Amino acid sequence: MILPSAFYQRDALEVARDLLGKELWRGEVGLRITEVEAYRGPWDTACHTKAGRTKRTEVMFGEAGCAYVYLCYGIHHLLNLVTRDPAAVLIRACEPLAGAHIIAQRRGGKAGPASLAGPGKVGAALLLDTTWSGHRVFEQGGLEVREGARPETVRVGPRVGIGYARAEHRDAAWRLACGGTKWVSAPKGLRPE
DNA sequence: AACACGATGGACT
DNA sequence: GTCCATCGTGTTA
Repeated sequence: MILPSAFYQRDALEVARDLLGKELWRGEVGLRITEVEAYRGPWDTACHTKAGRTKRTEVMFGEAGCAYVYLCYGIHHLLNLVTRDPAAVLIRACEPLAGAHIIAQRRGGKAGPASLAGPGKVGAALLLDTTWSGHRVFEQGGLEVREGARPETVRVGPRVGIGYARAEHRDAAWRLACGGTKWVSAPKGLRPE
């Protein structure tokens, strides 16, 4: 069951929480979302929409439920899902549901939690690049986000790699992860709610 | 036109 | 722990 576009028409923090446990599918590859970060809008000094509308961030000012994929450090393609405001949720880690052999191939033969814990690794496992930016994940075909079981517990902590943001945004616990799984990046920064 | 740097990850000491 | 690949983007001139 694909999540409807209305799912994304909310505050990015709410969407982020509800994305935990949901499923990402592209062809034979299925991933369960285990870790996310909310980038909540232009007022959030860590959110890419803070600089206004640009060619790169254009899709975030458009339709909620679209993918926002951008190149980070010239190497990694990071997957976000556009919400309202305009804002987005970064997918930081997943655990495999299907297509393990394809994932391992795309990840240089690696397996285990370290192979999918980190946003660049998720992008690699799904073979994403910037041409996927703007793709509607609420429609059938290509990359889809489907219903999935909510986690029993949730862990929270500050977002990773945004030391440049204002302190109130930098320190806010807007990184969320499923409890009870090893498929999470930088678990040291997380605590129970 | 030039420049600094980033929502990272992998190799290495 | 350190180093650094690699390039699009935003800023400054």
